[in-house]
Amino acid sequence: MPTDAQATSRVRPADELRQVALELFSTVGFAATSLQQIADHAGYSKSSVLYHFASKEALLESAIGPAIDDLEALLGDFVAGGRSAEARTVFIERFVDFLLGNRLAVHTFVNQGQSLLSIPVIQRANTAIRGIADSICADDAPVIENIRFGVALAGAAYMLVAGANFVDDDRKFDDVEVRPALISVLSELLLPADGRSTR
Amino acid sequence: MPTDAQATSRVRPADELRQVALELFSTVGFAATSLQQIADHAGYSKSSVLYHFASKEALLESAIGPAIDDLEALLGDFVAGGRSAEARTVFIERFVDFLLGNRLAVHTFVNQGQSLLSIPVIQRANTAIRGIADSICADDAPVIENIRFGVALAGAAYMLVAGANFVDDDRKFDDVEVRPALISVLSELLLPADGRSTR
DNA sequence: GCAGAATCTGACCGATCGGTCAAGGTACGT
DNA sequence: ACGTACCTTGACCGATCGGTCAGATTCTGC
Repeated sequence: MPTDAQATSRVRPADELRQVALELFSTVGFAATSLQQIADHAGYSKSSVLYHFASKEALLESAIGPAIDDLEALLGDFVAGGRSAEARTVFIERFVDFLLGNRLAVHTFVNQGQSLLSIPVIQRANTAIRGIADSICADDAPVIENIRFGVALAGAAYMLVAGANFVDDDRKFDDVEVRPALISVLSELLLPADGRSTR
Repeated sequence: MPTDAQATSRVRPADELRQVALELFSTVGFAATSLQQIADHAGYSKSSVLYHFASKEALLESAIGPAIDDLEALLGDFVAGGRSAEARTVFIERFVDFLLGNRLAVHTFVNQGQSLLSIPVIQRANTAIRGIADSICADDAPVIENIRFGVALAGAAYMLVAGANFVDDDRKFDDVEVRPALISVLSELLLPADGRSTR
């Protein structure tokens, strides 16, 4: 086989479909994305999509499930590690890396977590987010602490996918720049006042 | 007319439909909301909806257009008033009041501004948001300033509608509590470092 | 070369989509 | 009583939705 000898295993169709579906789900929305669109974008037929995934919901599950696994692991480590300022600092850094590495999935279930409550994988995501909120905020935290967390999470998630609206087109965001900036902003929002980073 | 004498003008059907549509558009999503759902929720037939509004897009336009008018007015005043810390403080307060008064509309076009680019009223909204971002951030502002603005706007908008996910169900947000908290958080994010409010 | 698994696809299904249209109500001025 | 302006509705349209299925094609181990 000389023609395709450059790779022992070509790109797996299921992975390709997952990626295309995730891009559409996160930008266009799950309900607004049709299996036909996914198939067209990926260069398959709608039937092929349904061969690799039992249903549209199963495709969503497959696309964002791994990200939620990571999120749950992150939550578990943080809960186990205590709530000190140092632990929060470590957590924020890992959290930003999680956001950067799973931006499409995060944007999908943060932005559409309300409208897709009937889908099990979305319920898992919402539960994990609630767990993180409860861990960051003390049980008796005032309203402003909850708002702080919500603004931080939703704001960060939004910026990573849709933020292009807010800045000039020619000043695209680069992860190398975004990572420390996000860490700084989230630290301001989530760290105790005396633990703020320089600005 | 003794039976309905308590009001000279009953609730206008168009207003009722606007409100129902806005609630569905903001939570379920524009594309995922059918005219049939809107009609059912409001107690009308689908034909009646299309009698009052020429199309689904026209209904969206009618539902969120006024909020965008307010936003544009807010932007105009801020641009005219300069960029001093005092002017920003006033702007943030008005902006939070705008968010609280138009939470459903804001959530709709902030969350779905990407997927509804073909709809004129959404383009207006995106343009207004961009204008505010450009006004808040200096032309040569570093990336972090843009991120700060994006996190603030998207985070605040999200908290007002979907934030219920992040807090215990029994600790519902009350505008009286939320308003100063939001003003405080946004001030931290958008004001120069020396202008921060106490925490 | 061949059997069999894996993959891909078009035809098709019932349901629902946004939207059109003509017919019928209902209230009010005359 | 009549016209008329406003409102509501069911029937209907073509298109598309998610999903099923049987058959064609390709790949793989023997």
